[in-house]
Amino acid sequence: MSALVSAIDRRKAEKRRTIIAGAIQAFEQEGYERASMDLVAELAGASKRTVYNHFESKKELLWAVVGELLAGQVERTQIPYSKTESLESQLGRFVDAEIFLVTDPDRLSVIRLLTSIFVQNEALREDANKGEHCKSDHLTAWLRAAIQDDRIKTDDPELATKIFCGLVEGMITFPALCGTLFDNDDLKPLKDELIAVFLSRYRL
Amino acid sequence: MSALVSAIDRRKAEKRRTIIAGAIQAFEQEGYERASMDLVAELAGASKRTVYNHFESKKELLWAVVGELLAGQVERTQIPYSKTESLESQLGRFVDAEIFLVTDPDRLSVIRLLTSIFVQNEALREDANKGEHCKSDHLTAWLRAAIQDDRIKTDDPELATKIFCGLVEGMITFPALCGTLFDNDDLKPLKDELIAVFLSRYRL
DNA sequence: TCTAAAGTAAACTAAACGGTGTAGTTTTAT
DNA sequence: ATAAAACTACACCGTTTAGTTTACTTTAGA
Repeated sequence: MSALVSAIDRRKAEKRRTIIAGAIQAFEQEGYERASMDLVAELAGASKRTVYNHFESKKELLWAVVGELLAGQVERTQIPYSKTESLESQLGRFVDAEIFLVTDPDRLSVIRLLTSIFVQNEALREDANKGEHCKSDHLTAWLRAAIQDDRIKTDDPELATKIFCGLVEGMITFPALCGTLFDNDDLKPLKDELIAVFLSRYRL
Repeated sequence: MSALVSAIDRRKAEKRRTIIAGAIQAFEQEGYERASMDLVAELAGASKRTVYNHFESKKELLWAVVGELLAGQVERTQIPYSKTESLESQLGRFVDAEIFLVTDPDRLSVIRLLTSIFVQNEALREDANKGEHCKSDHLTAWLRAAIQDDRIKTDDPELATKIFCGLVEGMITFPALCGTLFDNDDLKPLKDELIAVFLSRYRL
């Protein structure tokens, strides 16, 4: 039998996932530096050797954890421009993508992890800043489409993108990192107001 | 001779300060977890034994460092409302207070250190959230004065405060923490635009 | 000058950690 | 059945680390 995806591959991929899940749990419990690979293995329900067969080093495992979160987020911010739907509701989806991140305890702790690592470790920060900026790129693309459609006015869509992302991160992400968990009801008025602020300047 | 503060006490207090200074430097360079007590001692110009004579453990040294940094940071931004000066220029001073923090390398690394510890340590976060919210309180007071003076309109000054602080933190503080050092020229257009955005909604 | 407190230098301990090697077991494909 | 791939259990290595011990020097006060 030669399936496109063999059972052995599925088994391997599954182990990989459980290792990443264990790593997330370990990192969020102890922080990246303090979490030992023995703990990761234990929480993953795998032997330490298997962890190292999947990931060459602790650092590489960290990147896998980070990638897992970022990959999902890039998909979630791929919001197409619609000529008929209101601007409020379309922009609301960008905000919802961020709200999705900070209203789930697991995802929030991954963000905490990322933040504390990036803020503290210059080398990692430089590595990461070479990567993609997809998230804000999607919003810039959406803005350009809305400008083309004569519903948004600005001669600097990238600056407007920074404004919007700044509003979202400053009002939602950062407070979530520095405080306790929010739920959707806490965030709804903030969401509506920040969109209103943005549109009061950029709506045509 | 029996002075209130003997030379021996002054000597001891001075050593304590140099140890804390060395610890700040070490923690900034390496992060709390990776910084070794040997490095702290070296940067402090003290023997390791002396470090341990002043502080029982690495953790206790960290609390001393955090206390020192917070105490130094207590000087606050209290911007009085002016009836004659333009709203742009008054709000600009709130932004400048933040810009000052992130354009000075020493201050920025202090913020980095505090943020990374704060974001990762739940107990500390809870302690700190019981504290003062002075910074945003000053802005709210300013807004109320401007509302009274019929130059700003909003029925929720605290929400407007969150918007403004969110803009500042999301566009200036957070990017500074996650990227490299900014200078005033980088930040000028961001500053102007974020004030314009704010006023386009709240100016009467 | 004498004494006690404070600091120095360096060797040391005990434990933890990242990562490897190995020998044996389970799972999958032919 | 059999062989290859993946996994496990566990001992092991070299290094690093927080914290200690000891023996010695400097400093300040009477």
